[in-house]
This record gives sequence, structure tokens and C-alpha cells, in this order.
Amino acid sequence: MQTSRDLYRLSKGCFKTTLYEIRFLTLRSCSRASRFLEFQFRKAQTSLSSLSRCTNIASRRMSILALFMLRVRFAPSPTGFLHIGSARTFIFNWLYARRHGGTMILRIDDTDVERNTEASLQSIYEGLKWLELDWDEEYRQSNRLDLHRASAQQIFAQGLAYRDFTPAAAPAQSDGAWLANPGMRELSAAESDRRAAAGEKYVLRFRVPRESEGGEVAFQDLVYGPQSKTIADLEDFALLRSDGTPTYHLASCADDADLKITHVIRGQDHLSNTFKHLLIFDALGCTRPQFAHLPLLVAPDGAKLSKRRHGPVVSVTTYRDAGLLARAFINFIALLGWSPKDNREQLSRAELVESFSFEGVNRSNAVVNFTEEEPFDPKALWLNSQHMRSMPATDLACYVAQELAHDGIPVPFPDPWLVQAVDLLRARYITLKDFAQRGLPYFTDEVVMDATSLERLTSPARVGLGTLASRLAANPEFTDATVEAALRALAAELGLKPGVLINAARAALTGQAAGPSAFHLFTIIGRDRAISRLRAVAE
RNA sequence: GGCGCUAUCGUCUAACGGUUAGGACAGAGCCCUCUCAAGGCUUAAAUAGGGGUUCGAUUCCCCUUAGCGCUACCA
Repeated sequence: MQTSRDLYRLSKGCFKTTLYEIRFLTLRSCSRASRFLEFQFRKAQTSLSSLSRCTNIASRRMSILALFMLRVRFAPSPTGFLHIGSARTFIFNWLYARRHGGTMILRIDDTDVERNTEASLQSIYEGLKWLELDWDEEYRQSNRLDLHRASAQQIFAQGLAYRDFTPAAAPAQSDGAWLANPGMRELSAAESDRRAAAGEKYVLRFRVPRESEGGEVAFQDLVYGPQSKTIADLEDFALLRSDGTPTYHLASCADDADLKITHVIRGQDHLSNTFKHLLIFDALGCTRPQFAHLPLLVAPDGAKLSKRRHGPVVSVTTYRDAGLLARAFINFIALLGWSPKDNREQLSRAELVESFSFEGVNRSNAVVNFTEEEPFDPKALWLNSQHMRSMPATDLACYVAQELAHDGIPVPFPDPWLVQAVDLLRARYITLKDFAQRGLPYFTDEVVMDATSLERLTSPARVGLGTLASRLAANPEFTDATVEAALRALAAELGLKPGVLINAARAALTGQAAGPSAFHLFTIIGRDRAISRLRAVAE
């Protein structure tokens, strides 16, 4: 639960950022804002109870404003499939937005025309769709180039940027310590204008204050705490490329400002970039958003996850295709770098939303534990099995039906029998794939005998199963109880240990030595099918 | 190289300076049992190294080491 201190801290930041816009709400009527908020909250399915904790009117008022003004964004660039690291960034943004009744924005950062692909964009949508996570607004950077250029112009007009006519081909000195192009930085305005007018290509660079002029850039990271850097240590980074398109830094900041983003939640790889971004926000004259950087997801060797080095395990669709439940994946990913601090491991989406806060976010990179042989982190698999076991069987049946349909296995849906079958099987399966693979004898007529099953179908057992088949056929009543009674009675008559016949029965019905209790099995397999399978192995 | 960030069991993590350093996954063992699971119980396993500060450091400070990130007209 949120403490009023959190709320206060949060509201303080947002209050500053959006002072102008919210003036109209400022409070003649707390109750009106409150009603509005309540609506927002309902939308986000969270409760209003945290508010009642703010006793003081001023903080209560600010909380209200902050809460409904909160805006976060997920800004992927469509240059590959949806990476699990990106998915995690989305998830954390989403959790934070939903936790506080804020607005979740999807912004496609596609300023790099060279590398963007439509396929990649589709892969992002596909991944997000699987996660069953939503967003409230959507933008595409390529539609906002005018804004970016205007922002660049605004910075340039203040003398905070300069034109660099150095040809792209000439690489910056490789011996490190590159900060600025002195010749270009000091170029006179007249000379700069003349060359630009003559059509000479240039890169627009930010004029980073040097030793004599600037002190430090500092900010408070919501995860990493106080951050600061000597401004003079920053290089004169590019704002506009020589073809006039904005760089990531410019486009991102201009959009964040324009979209009134209040909290930038992103990977820790942007922590150092934040200093540049702060310079841009300041140059643009807009209020800085708050920042929360997330520790990175890395491979067991400590390297950043990459498709080239680590293969398809870094793509969210791989998890989907392996039969994981979105809820388990989200649960797993959320626990990488974040902890509810109370020893809970399995959390529902609602519990995640309810307990998420930056205080629980760790600062060191998290290893996704996979190997060549075992491509999925064992914990992800375990969480999946836990979710399969604890979710309503009808819900699981829905996913199972989809999975089976995908594999071309016809199955009635919705259907009580399916629900029962799923319920019987789920305690020993760990992914949805298991239903379509190990579950074949339950959902189709295909029975493939495994070696252990064959061993259990001893000659006396086969004789017994033959008799059992006749007896079941003779008795119109067919329930778990009648089957058990018949089986045990028969075992006694034949002088066999019940287990021998029971195990043989399972082998005959499923071809599998491992599986659910034989007595629950018969009714799920069905009377006719069961009898014919018994006869097929009978002697 | 410069700058920044990080450092607890194999992995994910907990421990607002005082705990027998806790939990989970994976491992081992036991119980349960018609098989396999599930479930229950038990077990092994960690504060990177060195200095401070303190009555007392996993915790605060410094150094070393290691890892990661930024250092592009990529994002």
C-alpha cells in the first residue's frame, strides 16, 4: 500500500511539472477533482483508499492532481523483434501507470529510417498483444518531425547549438576524449549562416558549456538516487543529423516534453544519457520529468542480451510459442530487478499493480538464467506451472483450447469435459505446450506406448484388462467410483496387487507410464474409448 | 582511455548499524502414494578483497578488483 509520504513526494514532482495546466483545477473544489479521480481510478481498477490517508488538505489536493496527471511512456524503436528487456520496460511503466491511475503511452521511436522495419513494428504489437497489456495513447515519432525540428531551431536560436560542417566520413578522433569540434564550435554566426545557405551539409550540435561556464547537472533518480555529472565532461552531442532528421536524444526529449511525460521509466543504459537529456529539457525551457532507471537484464555470461549472441530466447514471442502464460511471464519479468519484499513469489496482475513501487527496484543487473539445453529460466517455468495450477480451470481451458487448435487438434470449446480434463492434467504439466504434446492421448485417439508402459502390460495384466473391459461394457454406470470398485474387485479375484492392474490400465489408456490417477482417468478418456483401448491391449 | 553505475547462496532476491544473514527457483534426502506430478518436511549453499568510521558493519566512507553502461550524424 502506498504511504502518504510516497504520495506526497510523487505529487510534489508532478505538481511542479504541470502547474500551468492544472491551475484551473486548483482547488476550489477538491471534491470535483476527487470525483474525476475516482473515475480514473475505476478505470484503472485501483482503489481510492490510499487517498483517505492524506489527512492534510493540501497534500490530499496535490495527490489528487498528481495522480491523474501522471503520464508515462514506453518508447521502443522498431529495429527488431520485441526483446524481453523492452517488454520489461513496458511492464514496469504499465505497472506504475496502473498503480497510480496514470496514463500509459506507447510511442514508436522510429526516427532511424535506415533500420526501422514494418516487420519489427508488427512484432512489437504482437508481443504486447500477447502480454494482454493495454495503453491509453499512441504516437509515432515519424509523424512529429516538425515538432523535433522546431525544438532544434529553438535551441539553436538561443545560441545553445551550433552547426558542425565536418563531413560524416571523417570519424571523430579515436584516441578518446572527444568533446567538441573547436573549429566548428567557434565558427562565426555569419560564416555558419553563409555555409548553410550555400547548401553545405551540417550536423547540429548542442553547445555544451565548457569548464569556465558550467557546473554540474544533477537529478534525483527514483531508483538510483542522487545523480550528478560535471557538465564539461559531456561531449557536444548531435541534435540533428546532416539530413535534417532528429537524433534520438532530441526527438525523445522534444516528445517527452510535448506529451507532458511526468515519469521517464527506462533501462539503465540511459542513465548516462539522462545528463544530456536534462540539458535539452532545460534548453527547451520545459520542466524536467522525473526519471526512474531500471537495472538491465543480462545473459548468464553477464553480457547484455542480444539476438546475435543469445538467439531467440531474448524474444518475447519465443516465450509465447513455448506455451507460457502471459501472466506467468509478466510475474517472472517483474521479479527480475524488483521485489515486493515480503517473500511473495507468485503474484497476480492485480497484486503486482497493487504492490509495485520504485523502492522495491534493485540497482544491479539481473541475470536471465538460461542455457543451451534449458532455454528458459527455471523460475519462469516454475511460475508458469504455479499459475496454471492456481488459475480458474475454465480460464486455463480457454488457453489450452487455443493451443490445441493451433496444433490442429479439434477440441470442443467451451465445454465442461475439457475443463475437467485440463483440471486433471494441470498439476503435472508446466507449459501449455504439454497439453498438445503429452496430452495427446487425452484429446485425440492417438495412443503411443512408451517403453515403461509396455513393461507394465504384463501378460496377466493384459488378461485382467480384457476382463475389465467386458465388465465395464456390461455395466451402464460409469463413474470414478464404479471403475475403481470394478478394478479393485478384479485385482482381488485374480490375486494381483491392485497397483499392477491400475498401472497397466493407465498404460493401456494413455500409453504413458506417468500420469493422473487411473481412477480419474477412465471418465476423462470416456467410456467407449476406454473400453476399446483396454481391448486393444487385452489378451 | 574518460565519465557514470553496480557488487548477498549457482540464479532471482530480503535484511530503515545489532538476525543463528531470511525466502524462492534449481540440487540432495525423507514423507505421502496405483505411476508421475502436486503437496508437506529436512538439507547443502552467500555478504568480492583490503582499509577506515562505530561499542557493533551485509548495511556508512575510501581504495582495489570485477562486471555493466555511455563516450555515433544507433536507439
